[in-house]
Parts: sequence; structure tokens; C-alpha cells
Amino acid sequence: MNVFNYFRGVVETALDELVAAGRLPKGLDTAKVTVEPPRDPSHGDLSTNAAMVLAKPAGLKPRELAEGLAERLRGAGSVETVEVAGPGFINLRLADDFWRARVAEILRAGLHYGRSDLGAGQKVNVEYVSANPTGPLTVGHARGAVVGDALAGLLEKAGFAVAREYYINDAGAQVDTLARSAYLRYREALGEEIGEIPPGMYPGDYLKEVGGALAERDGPRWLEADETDWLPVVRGFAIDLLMRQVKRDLHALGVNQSVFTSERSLVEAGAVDEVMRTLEARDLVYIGVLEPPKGKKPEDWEPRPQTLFRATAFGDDVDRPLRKSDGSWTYFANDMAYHLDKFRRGFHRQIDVWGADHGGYVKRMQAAVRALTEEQARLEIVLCQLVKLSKGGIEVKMSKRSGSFVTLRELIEEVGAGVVRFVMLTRKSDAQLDFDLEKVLEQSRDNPVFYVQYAHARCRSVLRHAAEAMPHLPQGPTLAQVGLAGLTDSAELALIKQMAHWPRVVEQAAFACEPHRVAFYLYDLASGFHALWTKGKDDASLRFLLEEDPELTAARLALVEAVRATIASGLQVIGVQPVEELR
RNA sequence: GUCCCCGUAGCUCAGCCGGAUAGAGCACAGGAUUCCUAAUCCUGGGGUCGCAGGUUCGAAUCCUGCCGGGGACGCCA
Repeated sequence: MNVFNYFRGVVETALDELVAAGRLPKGLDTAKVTVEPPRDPSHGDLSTNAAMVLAKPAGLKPRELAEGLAERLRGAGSVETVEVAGPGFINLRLADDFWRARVAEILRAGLHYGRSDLGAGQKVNVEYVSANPTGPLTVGHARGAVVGDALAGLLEKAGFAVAREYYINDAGAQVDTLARSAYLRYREALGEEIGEIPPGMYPGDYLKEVGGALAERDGPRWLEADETDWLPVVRGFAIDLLMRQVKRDLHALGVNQSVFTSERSLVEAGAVDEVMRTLEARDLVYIGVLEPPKGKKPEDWEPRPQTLFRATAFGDDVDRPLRKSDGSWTYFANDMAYHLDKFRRGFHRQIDVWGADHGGYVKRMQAAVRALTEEQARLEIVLCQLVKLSKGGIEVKMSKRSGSFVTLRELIEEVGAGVVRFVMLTRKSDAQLDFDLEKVLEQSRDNPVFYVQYAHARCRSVLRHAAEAMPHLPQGPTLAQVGLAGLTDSAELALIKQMAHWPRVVEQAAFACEPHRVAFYLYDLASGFHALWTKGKDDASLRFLLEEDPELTAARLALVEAVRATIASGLQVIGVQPVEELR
């Protein structure tokens, strides 16, 4: 149950009653009415702005409306007290039994706790990583991979039907360069002395494996061949091999996209031609000359007629080229085809996760989707800022040219997939993130991964001790049946209320496409649990395990298991495995 | 020149489809350990929410302008 949504319904009902009684006019728009937890807990459990929002359209004073509404709410189930405060807030305090019932509910739901039907099964496509298949994934790709995957998990939790996709950029000049670079390594593998890798080629050692594998499969047959003959073969071979490694590395991070769409096969299947026909039919393509870009001018700029998409008709700043001067399609034209393809597959809502350096392409791609789908599809874009890698406070320099970049695989081997995933979500995605290889392994409150995992491990520890010391007590799911009336301490109730926020966090984070909120919520929940734990140090009557009071102990075990389940539910959303103990 | 993102405590950052006295961690000062893991917890000081206007019953949050930092700007992907 989402407590806040539930009581919003209660407020709506009370408003309807006031309308029926002639104390409010009919047809009021209640869209802006909210029921939220007040920032200050002393104001109560729930707070609504209904009276302030509706006062003006109803022609009443806020306090006056609030009093009338409060009167109705006093009769509602589980409501203990109702107070009107400040400019017209209505603060509700709920019965302790209502909150205790949440514990049983959480235990029944287990890992599913927090699931929402906000999405109502609507199809959403989340596309992320989509790195060029020209080398291994690096730390730079890790953030997009985690943010995209966690967002997908979050939307699933919120009731959307999510598809996770990867767009393979296997067309264009970069993969030709890859082919030529791999061909050098192929000759090298067959005993040729290739010397320095020429500028403009990919220098990385990882291509030796590609060259070696090709030599093994095909032998020397391409040595004397023309480039036009060997290039497509080498290119296809290299892309296949590198994509296998990309998938392997993503798998190690717990990222497993179900659809991989090849740019090249889309183009070869004529998808771009279809885009052109669609645009031409709507008069959205023309031949024109663009203004030179202001600021930094390319040295070889010259005005030139081009095939342009009328992007300005859909909110972009300038019209965008679709064809290169050699007649081939621009990347943008191909990408339009891909997004149209997603629409054809039934995705009216699409989310792309991009690096912040692609920020300049947001408007044009959104314009393209609007144009191609006649406004039936919506494209949202989540931008991810850079990750600054350091070790013990000293920056780790990364340069692709010198080959001294840290690969995703190395990162996972060094700190573990769970740590990588959690830490990548400790900042909102459009803010720069510092990733310190030493700090993320530290066992202190300063390290959120540890802090949250420690809370989970502590819950497990209590439950293990209970099973040993008081084996006759219920364990696991049967805890949902125990009497909870013994949970009366303010810290216990506060923790339950915190857990009751989880369904709300899921909905709000999903609505905002901000998976980092899950990590922040888990940190807060862990903090609440650690606080309760230590309270039992000061006051022995608050300890979880009391051998002389099995009934109360059972209630507290239920609470501990609920905390554990909520943490596990949150970690599952962001794809992190909860730990049983810390060593 | 145009567009996008950012500017909140000494430091790192939450909070932003408007809501009551703006939060957390670190750092700093003090305190809690026969105990279910002190790997934790509690208390305290610390703020012109970049600046100036506007909308509103109410603005860190929305709008406009400016200042400062970053990024992008025809045939790279």
C-alpha cells in the first residue's frame, strides 16, 4: 500500500462529501492536491495542502475550508488526530496500529514490497551504453550502463513493461578504422613486422587478440587481397568479437540487455529510406545551405547545399543535415531510423541514456521522434556526466591514446559489481561523480555502499542469533503472523514510517527518471535502523532479543525482517546483491 | 554568438511538476562499548540556497535578466 496515495483518496472522498453537502462548489480541479509526509515529523504523519490549493477557486478562506475538511477527516478510519496549522495545512496523525499493520504487509510482500502500478503495464524502451564496438568498455561507459539499468529496474518496479536495449554503432567511418587497425594486427599475427601503429588507427593491444583470432580462422588468405575485399570481412569479424567482450563485461556488471539493434542492418534493410519517404511525404526535407556555426569555426568551412530535416519546426535550433557529401547518410539520419524502428515495435515512450557530451543532440533527436511519429511517441533523454576516477585521493589519469585507460572489467575486478553499481548512483546522473577506488572499499559511514550493506548484514545477524537462541520463535515468512502490539517505542514506529515511504520513493523516482533517489533512500533507511540498534545499547529493554519476553521478541524480529526486506527490495531495483554478513 | 547542465554549511552533496523553522555525510568539539558486529550511535556549533527582479497566500524549487563554472554547436559516433 502506498499510504500517501491511499489517504489522498480519503481526502478526495471527504471533498466529495463537502460538495454533496453544498459546502463546496461542484467541478473543482483537485489535480494540485497532495498528501505528503511533512518535513517536520512533529507536524504529524501526513499533511495535505488541499485547503490552500482549493480556497481561491472555491471562494473560501483557506483556514475556513481547512476546518470543514478537517471535520470530515476526523471520522476517517485509522486517523487519530487532525489539526489545521499554518496557512491552512491539514496535518493527520495515524493510529499506531495502522503503522504496525505495515510491517505485516511488508513481510507478506517480501522482495515485491514497493511495487507500484503507476506504469499500468505501459511499454517503455530504455536504451543505454550503446558504445561503439571499437574496443573494450571503460569506466566512462560504466555510469551510463548502471544508470540505464537501474532506471529500467526502477520503471519495472513502478509497473512499466520495460525493454532494455543496446544500439550497436557498427556503421560509419569508425568501424572501418577498426577494420584497418585489426588488419594490421592480423598481418602482425602472421609474422609481419608492422612497426609503430600509424596515427588515426586504434593502437590498443586488445586488437592483437582480434588479429590473432582472424589469422587462426582464415590463415594468410587476406594478405594479398584488395582492401575492398578484406575490409568487410575483417570489420564484421572484429565487431563480432568485440561485441562478445562488451556483452561479457556488461554481464559481469549485472547488465543484460535483451535487444541489440545493429545500425548497419537497419541501414541495409532500407530503414533510412523509409525515414526519408516519411519526411518527404510531410514536406519536412529540403535542400538548403546552413549558416556557418558561430564561435569556433571549422577551418574548412564553406557554404554548401545539403539535404536538411526541418528540425526547427519541432523545437530544434537549426535544421539538421541528413546526408554527408559523399552521399551516405549522417549518423543522425541513421539514428532517426532506429528511433522510428522502436516506435514501430510499439514503444510510444522511449528513454535514451547518453553521455553529457551528447547534450547538443537532445533537441534534434526529440524533434525527430516527434516528427516521425506525428507526436505519438515521446523521447526522454537522461544525460550522464563524467566519472573522475581516483585512488586514495589521487586522480587516475586516463588517456585512450596512450592506452592507459581503465577498463570496466578491471574496475569490476578491483571493487566488485555491487560496489560499482551503488557508487554510480550516489550522485544524480547529470552531476560529475568522483569514484575513489580506495574509499569505496572503506568500512565506514562515509561509504554509502558499506553503510547500507552493513544494515542488511546486521538484520541477518539478529535473525541468525534469534534462530539459535530462541529456536521456538517464528522465522522467515511466518513472522507476518505474529502480534505486533509490542512495537510501541518511538524509534520503532519512526522506522516503520520510514519504510512506508518506499512505495512513494519508487513512484517519484520513476516519474522523474532518477534512480539515484533509491540509493539515497536506502542510505536514510539504513541510518534509521542503525540508530534503533544502538538505542538498544543504551536501553536494554529495547534490544531485539529478549529471552524473557518471546512475544515482544517475535514482534521485533518481524520489524527487523521488514527492514531487511525493504533494503533488499531497494537493492534489487538498482541491481545490487544484498550481503548476508560483512567480513 | 546560440543552446544545454551546474552554482545550497569550511569540504562533498541531497532536497526542485512551490508548502510550514532548508537537510545529510565529512571535518571540528564533546559523549556512549560486560551487550544482537562501537565497522555503529547520540549531542553541539556552523547558511545573504550565486545576484537582482517577477508570479504566488507561500519561492532553494517556477519565469526573466545578469555573474561565475562546465559542455555542445555542417558531412564524429
